[in-house]
Amino acid sequence: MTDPQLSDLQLALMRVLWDREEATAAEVHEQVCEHDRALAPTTVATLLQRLEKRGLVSHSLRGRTYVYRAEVPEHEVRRTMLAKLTQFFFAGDPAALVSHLTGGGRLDAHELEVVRGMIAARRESEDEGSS
Amino acid sequence: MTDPQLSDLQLALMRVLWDREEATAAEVHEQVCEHDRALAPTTVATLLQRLEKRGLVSHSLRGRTYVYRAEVPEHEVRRTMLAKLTQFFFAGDPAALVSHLTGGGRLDAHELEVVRGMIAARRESEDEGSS
DNA sequence: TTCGTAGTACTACAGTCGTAGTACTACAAG
DNA sequence: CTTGTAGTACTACGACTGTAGTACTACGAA
Repeated sequence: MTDPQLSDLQLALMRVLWDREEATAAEVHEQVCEHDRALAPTTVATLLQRLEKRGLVSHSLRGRTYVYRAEVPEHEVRRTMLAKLTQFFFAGDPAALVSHLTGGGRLDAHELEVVRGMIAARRESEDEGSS
Repeated sequence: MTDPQLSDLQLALMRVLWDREEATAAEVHEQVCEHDRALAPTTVATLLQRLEKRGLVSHSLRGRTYVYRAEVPEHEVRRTMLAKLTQFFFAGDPAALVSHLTGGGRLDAHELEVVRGMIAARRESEDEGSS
């Protein structure tokens, strides 16, 4: 319910706030321009205001400067978006997603090992917890 | 380049076409209304026209009825969207995505086994291919 | 040939997005 | 007190989205 569709640009702004915990409009502007595309400072300010209207960010005052912070944690948006994608493309089955990842060369041998390790670790902790 | 942001609704329409290979506007309308939200038939027709203008679907005539088909394969959109999400939330590292999946209980023990099996299979075929 | 009907094209409209200019405000320096 | 300056608020505008009504067209039935 918190995020009915965030655009790329909106996500880029959120990214800055997620990475820095707090940022002024000017700082966000700088980051976004550096990392993504060139935008006027007022553009970024407008976008931040709109995000605030939607409750995704909030601001407090430092002097007369707005300091923004994310109101929605990254992991929540990540989870929601991933769930939606999984639902839509993999019939809600995360394992199918992993299969997609492991197939088609998206994971090289090394990465596969990493994943294998993670699963093994997970299984061990599972055993501990359940026995 | 093919898909600069597909909305939920647009994806829902594409879903129908991907699943059925071909469908009239009326059929798409029926499917979408059944599966998602209620919309006027003309609404769906408009959306299909707009998708066609963007080159995502095309139509041919059967009598005077439009028969639509997807011009962009599902796997391509899936790959693109997944890549973007991976890039944004997992610094472009698919293994991190898998880690996200394996953590947090999104995969139960059984699913983990399935994934493990997939990885094992992948590793075998890798060995065959490389040795 | 005329009319109902199914089906498409055209038009519309409010809401949001990307984009940014301009106006206003308030602190700091002179 | 005046003025520069930094920074926010207001306003605008074209494009796209969701939503759908209305107009037009052509086949089938009478």
